[in-house]
Amino acid sequence: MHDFIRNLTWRGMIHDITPDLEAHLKKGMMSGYIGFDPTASSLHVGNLATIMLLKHFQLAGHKPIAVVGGATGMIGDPSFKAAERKFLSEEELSYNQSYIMKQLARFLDFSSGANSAELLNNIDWFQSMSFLKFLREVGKHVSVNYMMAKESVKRRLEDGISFTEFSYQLMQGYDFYYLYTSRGVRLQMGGADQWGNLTTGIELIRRKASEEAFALTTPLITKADGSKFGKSEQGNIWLDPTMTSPYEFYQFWLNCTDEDAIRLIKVFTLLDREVIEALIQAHAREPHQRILQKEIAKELTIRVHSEADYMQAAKTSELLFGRATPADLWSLGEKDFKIIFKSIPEIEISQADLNTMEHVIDLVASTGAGIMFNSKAEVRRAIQEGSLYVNKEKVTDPYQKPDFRLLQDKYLLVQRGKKHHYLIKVI
RNA sequence: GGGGGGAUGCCAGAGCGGCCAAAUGGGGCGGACUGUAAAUCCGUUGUCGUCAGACUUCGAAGGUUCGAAUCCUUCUCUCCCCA
Repeated sequence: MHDFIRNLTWRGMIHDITPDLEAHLKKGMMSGYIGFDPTASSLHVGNLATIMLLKHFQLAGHKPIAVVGGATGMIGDPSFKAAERKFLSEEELSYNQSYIMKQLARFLDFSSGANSAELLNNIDWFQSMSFLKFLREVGKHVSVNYMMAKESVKRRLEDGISFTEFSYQLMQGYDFYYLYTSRGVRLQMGGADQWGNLTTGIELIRRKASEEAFALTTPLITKADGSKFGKSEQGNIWLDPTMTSPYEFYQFWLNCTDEDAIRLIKVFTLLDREVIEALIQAHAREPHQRILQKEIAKELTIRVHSEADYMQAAKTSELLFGRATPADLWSLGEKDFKIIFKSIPEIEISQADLNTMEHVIDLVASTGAGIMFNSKAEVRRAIQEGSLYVNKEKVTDPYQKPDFRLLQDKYLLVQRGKKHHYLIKVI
């Protein structure tokens, strides 16, 4: 059983914390929760950082509760948002909820006895609450002045905020209060942007129950160059394998800069301090081995996806980026081939269509549209730049006939530069 | 209510009758160097075209002109100042 606060401090995962939390944690098992609004049908790597808070919390012997915001998701959190957001439809929300709950369930231990994790949905306690009851039970206890003083809504008070979004902090505050009264939860955690919402809950508990509650936030993860973390060219890195393939996911971590990797390994892996420090040293000795990146990529791919997905992603990376030659590509057995290329994008084309293609450029422009190329001109450029490969052989003439030999009698491996690949399947 | 700006490519921002598919910076992409890092450097960045060139872009619609992102009219949206 580790010391929760000390552990997080070392990992650089504490942004802000209410003063007496540490002392309270020492008294014995606490329950703590984090809320996740179902704004998308999958969590992304940014959410993973807060999930890690729950994970460490549980490993330290405390009881973690993940709350899906079925109700709060209907309102929309205005914290640090520049503008009012559009509502998600109820169908979307319930669709999203079910997926997010499934994902959250992967990360925590639900059968560890007293500190088993719990998964709740705040729609369960908000659904039956009437507007009048809410005003009398919740609204009465928090002054508008207090709510407006929050840094998180300051900008919106100037630019405009609807009553609905402004009420968000009361809902989140009530969640905390509800969890306190129904199961003794005294700690709420979250990202740094949530501080304002967390303290509203603490305030509500203090006023209504005259009890002390606590908050802890984790810093927003950014990249060393200041750009947003968790995005690739394609967009967000999601935890859902159908939205971000395990291979892309693996590659995302593998491509972290050294500077980022040193911070990320502490936040995203569960390795002990001694192990991590040793890895950092080893990495400093031979940075080209990218020990840290590999370790992060491995541990996370396994945790978020599976051991098999990790093996596959590593193998695929090896083949696509290693010193693999065209010959290696040809020598792959069908089974290996399928495993290795499982998670790179695949486009189908009929044999008949392929036969009508006069030039490679047409083939690549039509199949790669929206995947790697936006126009024929872009393909032409790629060929001029010498960055287009088919089956690992460089394409030099845009107008050569696309009569390539097919891999496994049905595939063509198209490559743009070093990092971008897709497969054309002839059917 | 009165007065004055502005709307340009992914973003920022020049251009203010022809030399403008539109400077410059950022971003993106590719390459070199490496380690599938970082930094740096080089190339590229509307579409179509086997590269000659053609076509569509500068808030929207009209107009002036041999010729408009650039001038005029109307409209839409924005920002600032005074009240």
